[in-house]
Amino acid sequence: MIQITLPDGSIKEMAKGSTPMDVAMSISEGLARNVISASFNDTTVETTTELITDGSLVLYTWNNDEGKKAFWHSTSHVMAQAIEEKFPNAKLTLGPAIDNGFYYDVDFGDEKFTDADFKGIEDRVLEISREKHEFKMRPVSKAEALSIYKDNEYKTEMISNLEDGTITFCDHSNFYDLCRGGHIPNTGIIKAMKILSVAGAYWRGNEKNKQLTRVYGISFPKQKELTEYLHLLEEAKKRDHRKLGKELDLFHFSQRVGQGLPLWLPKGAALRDRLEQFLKKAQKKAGYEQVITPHIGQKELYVTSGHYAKYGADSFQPINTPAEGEEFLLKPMNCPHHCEIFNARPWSYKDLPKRYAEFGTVYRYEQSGELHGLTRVRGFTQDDAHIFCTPDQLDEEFKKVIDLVLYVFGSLGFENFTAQISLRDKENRDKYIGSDENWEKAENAIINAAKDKNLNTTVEYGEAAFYGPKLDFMVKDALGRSWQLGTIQVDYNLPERFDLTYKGSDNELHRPVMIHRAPFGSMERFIAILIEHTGGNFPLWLMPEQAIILSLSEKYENYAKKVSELLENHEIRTLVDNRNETIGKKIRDAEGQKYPFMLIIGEEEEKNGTVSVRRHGQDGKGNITVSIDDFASLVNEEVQKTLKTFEV
RNA sequence: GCCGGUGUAGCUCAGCUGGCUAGAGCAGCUGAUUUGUAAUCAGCAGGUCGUGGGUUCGAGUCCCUCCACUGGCUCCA
Repeated sequence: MIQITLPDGSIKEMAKGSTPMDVAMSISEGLARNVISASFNDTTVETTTELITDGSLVLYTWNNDEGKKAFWHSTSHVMAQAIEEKFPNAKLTLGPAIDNGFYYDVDFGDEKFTDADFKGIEDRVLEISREKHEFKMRPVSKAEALSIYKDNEYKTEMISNLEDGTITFCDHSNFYDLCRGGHIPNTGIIKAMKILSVAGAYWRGNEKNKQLTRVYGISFPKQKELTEYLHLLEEAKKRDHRKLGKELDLFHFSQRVGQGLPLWLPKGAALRDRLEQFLKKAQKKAGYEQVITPHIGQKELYVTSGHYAKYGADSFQPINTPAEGEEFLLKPMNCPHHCEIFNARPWSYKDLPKRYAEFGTVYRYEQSGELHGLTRVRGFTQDDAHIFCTPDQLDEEFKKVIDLVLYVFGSLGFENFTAQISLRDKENRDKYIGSDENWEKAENAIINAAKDKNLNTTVEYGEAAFYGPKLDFMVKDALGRSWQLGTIQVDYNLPERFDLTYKGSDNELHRPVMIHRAPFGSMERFIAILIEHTGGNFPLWLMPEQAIILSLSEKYENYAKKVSELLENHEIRTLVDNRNETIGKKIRDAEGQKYPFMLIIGEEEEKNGTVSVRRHGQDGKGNITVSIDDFASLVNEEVQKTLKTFEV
């Protein structure tokens, strides 16, 4: 007998010579149903005939990531088979599992694959699945692999990059595919499958290569799980900031104004203004000074900074000026302007660090296909600041900025974020400016600070800015797409390009280091993600309107106004609904607008000087009737509880 | 920019394979009602069917151009 560790951590005794399937079948039914793949002696067992001779069997279940990946990757093989049957001339390329499902990139040649083809492929995938074909790995020599795929330039390219002797195919049914493995035992457990979308995707992710058709799909061991997943997607769409932005009257896009140029409506502007005041207050405490710079700058400014050479004339938006010989551009970033502010007078090391902050509106000509609600726009406002400090001060300053970002995120309820350390591309170093020595210093400053602050970090190569590495605070939207919000960047380059200096204690001129930082990132994107996270139920302190006063009939109009005035005196933001409507209707409308408190007033309240308090999202059962002063303290206490002040 | 999809009233949508003056609910306006915790009733008004072209006796519906939005790819200072 041998002992085997099961996915739930328990130990199972099995006879020598059992197969992974034997184990799966012999354990509790609930667990067995979840077993979708097995790994034995560190390699995935592709068949059920592999014999167990010691206890190192690992069963993958639907509940672990590797299990899901195997499941989805296997489904992509079956889908490829179905596609190949229907489109014999299509060339298969790659079909990996992703976080939620899988895709397969296919070159359909002259043929088109569209929504209309989904159903047929889905049905065929399930048909094949029901036939319970085993997934079997088979080693193939390089020469043989090349000859099998002689008409498929994509597979040929992949095979050419592989060592002879390491190449394997995966077979199931009469289908085979170049594959390194990671499969479920057989197709039979794929019980539900749906093609989600098709998209164009460049071969090897390079714009210059041919564009393939990427078919996205998802699959599950049970039909019910697919239904639930699709339901979850529907629910997520309800939190889409574009939908809520419309419903809550926060912002608007007008074709006449232009693509990617948001218009902030009164309520959205009020929300945004509160966020700005919130950050300004913290920044004042942290020693920042507000500056203001113009929206345009001479072309020369961006030539000096290096941005012009890097991004090219097309990504700048020119300004037509009447005078000859002048060339102005809309500013796509604030750093050059801030450098010139630093340059306005000479500095001593005793003056540093200087921290210049500005809510600076910038314009970037993003590709039309890139625009996306408020998260990717052509005109947006950065909560920008640039810190000019001595090299000695860098580490300390960087950590202080992290504290500020954490304060901002904490105050707004962003807990699930990752701090992405964005470094240079390992291979392609031409994309960057500056010396290796300075890059290394900058990268170390970021890595150490992130470590020191115990951040949940990931490292991404190739994600650095062209002038320096970054620490990016990534947050997911309702559909799980990752967006960069806060960012902190170390820069040795711009100080050199703008010839920034300060006088050191040695009476010599020295070069300051620059930190670019924006805790929100941009007001537009931050608010977009905030809307999706809160579903429009913003923290009480941030709400454009905190309470709506609902009068029972027009008879109580004067009392409603009085309540509103008294609450405004307590700095509580209110509005009055005095329409000739029933109270039920008013409550329903107020719920839709997500006001945190509804204050219902009628004859009784007017007589006693009270309000009947109904909270958003709750039925009327727990309502309390309190004096106006008591309600004011209730609100202010909650505001204080949720909004901590920034401590330096 | 590229590959798919979508575009009908302020909003959400219906309008089948081309065939009467393009419909509904909500919102709006007018009147009645003066309301006690998630939609009071009645009436009225509102649309060059994204744009420009084409096919046809006839186009919201079919074809093409452009525009915008959207799912991805690429890009993201």
